[in-house]
Amino acid sequence: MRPTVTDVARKAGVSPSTVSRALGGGIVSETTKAAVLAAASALGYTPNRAARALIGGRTDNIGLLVPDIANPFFTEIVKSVSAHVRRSEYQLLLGSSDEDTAREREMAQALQRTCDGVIACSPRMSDEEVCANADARTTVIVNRLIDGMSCVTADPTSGMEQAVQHLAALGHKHIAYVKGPAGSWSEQRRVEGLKLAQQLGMEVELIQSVTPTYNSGTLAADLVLMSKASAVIAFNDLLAIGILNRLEARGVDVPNDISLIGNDDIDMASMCRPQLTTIASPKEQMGALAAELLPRLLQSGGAEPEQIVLPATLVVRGSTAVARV
Amino acid sequence: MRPTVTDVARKAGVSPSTVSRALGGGIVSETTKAAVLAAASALGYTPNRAARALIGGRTDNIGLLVPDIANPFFTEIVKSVSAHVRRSEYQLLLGSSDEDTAREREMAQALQRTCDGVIACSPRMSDEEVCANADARTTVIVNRLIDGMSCVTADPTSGMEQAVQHLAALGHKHIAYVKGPAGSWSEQRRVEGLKLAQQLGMEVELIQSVTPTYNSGTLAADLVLMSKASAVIAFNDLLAIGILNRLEARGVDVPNDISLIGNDDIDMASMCRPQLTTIASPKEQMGALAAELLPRLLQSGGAEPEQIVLPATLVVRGSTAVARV
DNA sequence: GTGAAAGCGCTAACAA
DNA sequence: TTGTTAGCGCTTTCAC
Repeated sequence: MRPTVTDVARKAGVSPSTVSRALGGGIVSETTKAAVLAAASALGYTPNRAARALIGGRTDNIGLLVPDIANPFFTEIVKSVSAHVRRSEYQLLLGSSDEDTAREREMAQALQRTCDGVIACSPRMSDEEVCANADARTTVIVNRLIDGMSCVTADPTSGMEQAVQHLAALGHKHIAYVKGPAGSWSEQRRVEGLKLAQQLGMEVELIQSVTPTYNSGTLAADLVLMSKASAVIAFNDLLAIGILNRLEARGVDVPNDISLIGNDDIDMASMCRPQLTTIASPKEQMGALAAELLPRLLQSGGAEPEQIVLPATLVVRGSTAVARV
Repeated sequence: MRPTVTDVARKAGVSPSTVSRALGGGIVSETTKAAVLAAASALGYTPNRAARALIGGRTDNIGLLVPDIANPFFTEIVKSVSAHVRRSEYQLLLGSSDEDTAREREMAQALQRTCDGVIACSPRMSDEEVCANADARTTVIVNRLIDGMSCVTADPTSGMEQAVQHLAALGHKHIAYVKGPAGSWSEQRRVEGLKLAQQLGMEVELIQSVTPTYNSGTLAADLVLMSKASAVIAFNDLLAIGILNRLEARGVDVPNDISLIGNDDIDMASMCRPQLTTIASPKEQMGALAAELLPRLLQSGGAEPEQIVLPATLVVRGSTAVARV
């Protein structure tokens, strides 16, 4: 049986409440505090989280909700959050909704119930749904901006504009964009960034994708070829790599025949050949900031939502080249 | 304030314990049960997990411990476990030890404390340490076999033997093996499988790697070249892809100059060119089985540890070819 | 500065 | 079949 406060109290010759105070930063004399600490560590005492949780607030859990844990973009955020959480008293509850909005809603509520706070990553729900299903005082949104909520995100529009400008500078006149999930905020902001292409007099073609995955990319590649675009931007790197491989399989050379730009800069983007030109999101930093912001938010009782927008930066590698004349 | 059993009881006109029984599968009359259920759903009642946990056993949490969440091999297992857990009453606590044995030990203990059971994936600790830090009655080990504990794993030795045989059939006489983490059970079992190569009269070279990652692979590639081996097997696909890219960068053609075999069959293995010949582990299935086995183990009070060994299968793709004469 | 007592929400004895 | 009672481990009044 695990030792309890009572055990520690007996061993230290004090009452349970004194133990609680000694361990929890209450007002205790130095001598008794030392005695309690000694007794606690002698017994190998660790507080029972359930009992703590029952009393009032804290469960000391934080929830992390992502659309797809197997998507490297989210995996890297999970890794970063997890590394930061580990250094605190919190434990991490993971929820992966598999890109299913209904499931996302359920999981958001479930996590909310069991956790002090939750970090919701790229929620696919609409703004209204997010607001309805997430308490602004206890949740931090990552990779999306919603009024009145704490958010950490990169700026997708600016990233896209950098990509468009890069392609324009290379002489491309006709580009295609392979779209991401409809409910995705980044998706909407990226499409926004495409307006620059129109302003620059480029022709822009929108191509649907089923899911933001490698397989979807291989499908999209054929649509890209049909479009006669000389350059493609994809919603994310996974799609881009799918496109890349299918294009090469059809004998189309990247970047000489078609230029290709991804989004996110996942590890894989620099592991493929040609290496992928991509719009890098500071995933590590987003995870870290979210993990720091959440406790601050909880501390303040959710009083002041903060919004942090980080820059996205185009990383030019081997998949983009001058357009053919 | 969230509704409690008392609220539901009042609304249904019964006592709290009746509510508890009605909701928890106790003996209740049909009529009162219906009344309680109606009251509960009218109030939007959900049980307080902390209170339940406090009473006795269940926290309804299960813990999942992996060495590195960003390693696609583990990510896919996490995804599979997560999908299965979602359908149960359990919630998933994630711990990633970043390949650090001390951290792994701590996290194993922490998860044990907060969870009904834990799934420990490829623990890097020694057998003795695992036994010391994990309760056999509440933990399932994945990707490793330990006496007296519940385990789900693929057979690394047989996989390696298939790879060796494949290379032998292609006429390779001198092969290199790029090693994985020293504490890894799979690593030890894979080295075991290499004995077959010696029996077949092949020369075998062992090459150290720092971590089982892409970067380590690029380092290892140069050592491979130094070794004069005509074929390489790597501890995992990540290493293999690192090796692949570095070899190509040095003007060495895979598979014509050097054949290359990975391990795990992560998604990336079929996204690179040439596609990677690799020893596939049934990751999805391992996660699923572990997620099914754990509740069964807990149910039985940890009475009967089960051990499940799944076959690993060599998937021949484009990175292996006939040895040059 | 410290102890005694109450109670968080729930379930498991024990009565009825 | 149902209600009453007690208690899980902890913190937090309230006395002292």
